[in-house]
Amino acid sequence: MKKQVQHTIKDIAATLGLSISTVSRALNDHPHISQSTKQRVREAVEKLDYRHNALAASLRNSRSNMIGLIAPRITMYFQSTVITAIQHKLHEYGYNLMVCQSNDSPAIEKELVGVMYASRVDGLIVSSTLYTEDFSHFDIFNRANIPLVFYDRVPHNYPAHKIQGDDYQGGYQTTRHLLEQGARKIAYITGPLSCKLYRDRYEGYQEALREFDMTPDESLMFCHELNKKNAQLTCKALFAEGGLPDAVFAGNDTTAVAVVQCAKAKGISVPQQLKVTGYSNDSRTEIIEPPITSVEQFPYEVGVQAATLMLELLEQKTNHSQNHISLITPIELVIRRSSRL
Amino acid sequence: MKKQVQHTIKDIAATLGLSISTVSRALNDHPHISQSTKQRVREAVEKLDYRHNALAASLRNSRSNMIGLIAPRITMYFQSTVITAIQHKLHEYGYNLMVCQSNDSPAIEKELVGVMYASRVDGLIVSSTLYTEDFSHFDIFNRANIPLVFYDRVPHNYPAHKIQGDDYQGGYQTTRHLLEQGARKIAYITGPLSCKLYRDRYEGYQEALREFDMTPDESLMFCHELNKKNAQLTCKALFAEGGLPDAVFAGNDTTAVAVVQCAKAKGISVPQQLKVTGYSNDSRTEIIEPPITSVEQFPYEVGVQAATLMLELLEQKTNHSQNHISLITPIELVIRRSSRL
DNA sequence: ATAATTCCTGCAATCGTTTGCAAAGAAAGT
DNA sequence: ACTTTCTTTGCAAACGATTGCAGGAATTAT
Repeated sequence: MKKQVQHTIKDIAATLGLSISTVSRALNDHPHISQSTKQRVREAVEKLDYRHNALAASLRNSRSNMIGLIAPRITMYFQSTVITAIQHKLHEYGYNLMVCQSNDSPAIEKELVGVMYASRVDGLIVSSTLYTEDFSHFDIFNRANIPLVFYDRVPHNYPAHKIQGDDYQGGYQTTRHLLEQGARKIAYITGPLSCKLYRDRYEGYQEALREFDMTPDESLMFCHELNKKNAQLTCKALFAEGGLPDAVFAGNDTTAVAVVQCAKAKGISVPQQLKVTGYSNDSRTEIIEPPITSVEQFPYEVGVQAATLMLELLEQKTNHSQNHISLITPIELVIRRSSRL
Repeated sequence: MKKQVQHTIKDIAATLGLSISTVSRALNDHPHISQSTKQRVREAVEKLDYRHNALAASLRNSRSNMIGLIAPRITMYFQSTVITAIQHKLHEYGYNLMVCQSNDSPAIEKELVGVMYASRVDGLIVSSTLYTEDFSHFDIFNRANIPLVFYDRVPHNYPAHKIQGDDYQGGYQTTRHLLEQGARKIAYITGPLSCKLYRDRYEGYQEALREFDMTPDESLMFCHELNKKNAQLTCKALFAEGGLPDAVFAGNDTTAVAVVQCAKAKGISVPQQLKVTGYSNDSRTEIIEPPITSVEQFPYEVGVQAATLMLELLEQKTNHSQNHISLITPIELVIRRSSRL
């Protein structure tokens, strides 16, 4: 078992009788190095199978070409699509992306922020947990003047760059649509209101009701993490009581799907007796029977925007903490049979 | 705008009148350092808001605590679940995971391997592209004796540790089930056979046919990347011809869903006239009408296995390239109405 | 009081790059 | 022949941590 040496520029310098500075410059295509030397270096690199050590370079340059990303979970369609877009865009510009999941735990999120900082990422892109209300663990990035961009799950009162879908419009248009279809008893299933996007949506919902001279019915409001299990519990409560609602505004598609299935199981016809809408327009909405009305958020575009903003911030070496950019990306209500008579 | 200094252990040493070595040891809880000194260091860290520089430490230690992962795309349910499992497991043991996507492009994959190596990851976990046949770009990891683990899309003839679902059984059991349900003209839609797992599945399929004294019908075999668009094209071809098949073995759920929808659009009844099976058991299979029979691969368990193996390899500092571990994880055929009369 | 231990702490080298500055040699201008 | 300019290279100091070795102080043994 031969001890495998990791060759360094020092070895290249030695074999060629050059100094390491010359080799370094040759590798970086520095103009002061002659073509012939560059060629010799290239050959030696090939021969010795030399590999650049990014750690050493990053340390010296205080620049890692690495962008960190913290998402609650990558298994969600919206999230993985945004991340893919970000990765593609950043890759174009020579940056690498380091993806981590907070698992919707503020404690893990906090830890990951530390890890990212320790790795000296050049920028950080975040979609926070559902429960993050104190954003002070992000302070280090602001203090060190390292670009920090939030998307989707953005903070409310924290100074940072933000990209979010138009959740107010999402809530408004969806509700308005349900009202126009004749619904008057709308059950509202939302994620935790500690999360700004759910608050925004709720405001849109309220505004639409107001236009119909209505107010939210507290007894029809359900607030919990939007997974299948919770959705089923809510359905149970919802369909057990005497007065059935005539519509359900579900905070995501997983919930909407569960509602539709539960309704079918109970013999409640959708959309005749119950109208249902989801959110995110994931691939399940169009294959279920009936297909579910949902809000398209254009995740790929959100990702491109986030990456573009990050790249701009990386470019301008000035102090970014001055005027924070806050972008609202458009959404589109995709109306399907689950809500249309 | 105050110039923000990044504090180092040097600064801590200076404020406390200690040497940097003492500070370093205190931070690492070295036994030779007195409790009182450790306490003072801890306070200074707090006060100066010192942050560990993982780059510098990694360079010195030649150990980054970072594991690289290259997946074809994280938007696939199976992939994102495996990755999540891996991340959770590694995190338990103090490792971080750096996730990148090859986008099913061998060229990008090759580039990413270089990037991972340059970042001096302590290990690399890979699910290769559909088209990777030459795996020599992974040689550097083997030569440098850095743990390399493949999952799902594993190489055929390349020496490495591998974890894969039991695709042979998946192919066999699914086919056998279709035959037992009376199907005799089975269309077989598979991903590129350059990918080992599709070959394994195909062998299982052949074996099942053999047991029924049948041989594959070349005219019913379709081989292409398994996305929605391709599936629709194949359906067109499949349903246009005179003699309809009585079953479709689809290589993934996206394809199976497309087949079912296409059949419905053509007025072909599933499962009466056409039986359909998918692969991966993603959430769409159980909500479509009729629900689709599919193969559960237990992605979370696959991820745990991959991470566990990686951790073991990291532990033993010996030469791992000797006996390569090759694990086959169990699958389970989940039978639903799409294939059962 | 001297020697042997134990407990802490510091010196200085090291990891693999990058880069400001200096300088050597060649070419060109006067 | 002498200065000036240009091209190409090397020296050495960083970047921020870790660690083997040495040594000073305090404690205990002889």
